[in-house]
Amino acid sequence: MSQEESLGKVDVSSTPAQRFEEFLQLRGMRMTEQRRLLLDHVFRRHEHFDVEELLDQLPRRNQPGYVSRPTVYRTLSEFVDAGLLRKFELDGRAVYEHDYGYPAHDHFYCEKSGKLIEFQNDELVELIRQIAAQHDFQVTGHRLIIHGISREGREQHPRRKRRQDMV
Amino acid sequence: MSQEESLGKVDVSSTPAQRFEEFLQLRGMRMTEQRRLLLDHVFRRHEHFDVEELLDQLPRRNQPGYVSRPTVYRTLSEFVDAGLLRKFELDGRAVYEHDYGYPAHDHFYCEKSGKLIEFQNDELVELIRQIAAQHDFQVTGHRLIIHGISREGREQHPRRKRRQDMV
DNA sequence: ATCATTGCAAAAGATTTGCAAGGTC
DNA sequence: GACCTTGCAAATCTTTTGCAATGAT
Repeated sequence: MSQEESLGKVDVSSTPAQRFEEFLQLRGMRMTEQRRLLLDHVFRRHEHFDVEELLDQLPRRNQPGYVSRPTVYRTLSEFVDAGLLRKFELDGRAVYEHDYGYPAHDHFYCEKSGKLIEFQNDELVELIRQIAAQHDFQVTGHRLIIHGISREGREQHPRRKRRQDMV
Repeated sequence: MSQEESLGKVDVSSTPAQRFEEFLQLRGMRMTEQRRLLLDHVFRRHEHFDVEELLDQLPRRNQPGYVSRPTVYRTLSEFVDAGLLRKFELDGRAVYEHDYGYPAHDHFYCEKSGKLIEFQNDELVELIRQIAAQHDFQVTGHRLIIHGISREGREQHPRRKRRQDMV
């Protein structure tokens, strides 16, 4: 894990919207209603989501506030490039989570409930740094998902559709 | 990481073929030429592969030893269920690696060369166990990929096509 | 006015499925 | 012979792209 990743992401001086404005400015891109709408929606609550979930929560075609699927994909991609969101994969689809202004963390993935549960552990971060150093590997980031069953999951929950398990 | 995962996977008494036979037997499934062929091919060398790479290495249609794409997918899935292979995701596609008879490990992913590099670290395994215990989480496995640039990668390599980076 | 952005339709990439023909026990 | 498997074609799912119309600066 790099310095960039472990530090300087929590104490930010600007909002996601402000940071995205700068990002657009710098690249000669424009602030549009769709980008504003997605920005608002995505940073309204702190939770993981995939594109399907996001689209389900947004207005349908021909409704005010509608954003097309391609634009959602394009905009999420921009948010990732702008450092606002992180993207990773779970069960064959992309999952997004807040990055900007949010502390680095890892996840448990409950195979019963299908939920992602965050945790932070400094020892882990340090150990990963050490292991990489031992192997002369320059780290830009890492992704750890611990699979299993959460306490909550032990109380039986259905889980969302998925392809074959990957661990 | 469970006991099952960290122990008892290395010192095995039977070959992948034997284990797969048992698996088939138990489920009333049959040993076919295609399954035998894939078994041989996949366990011939220890390396990571995706379906495309595997298909590239196998005989083409109308050649002896040809296995169709659907059968390759179906059979790899069986190998995973039989505990012979592990499956995970990288850049939007499934990657397979040996599981049966092979020690648990984690990976560096070099973003320059596109290569997966294995490493083993007992401290890491133990720490993950501890963290899970602290959170009352029953672990069945984990997946850690450390992204960055390997020493080798620093000497400039092209890398395979991919979707947007996920870390 | 210029040039970025959007939505639509279609394409692309990965994986899965229905089904008739063929193979295994 | 019973029924599991295969290959083909087609479907599915997720994501991306070409392009004409629209919108932002």
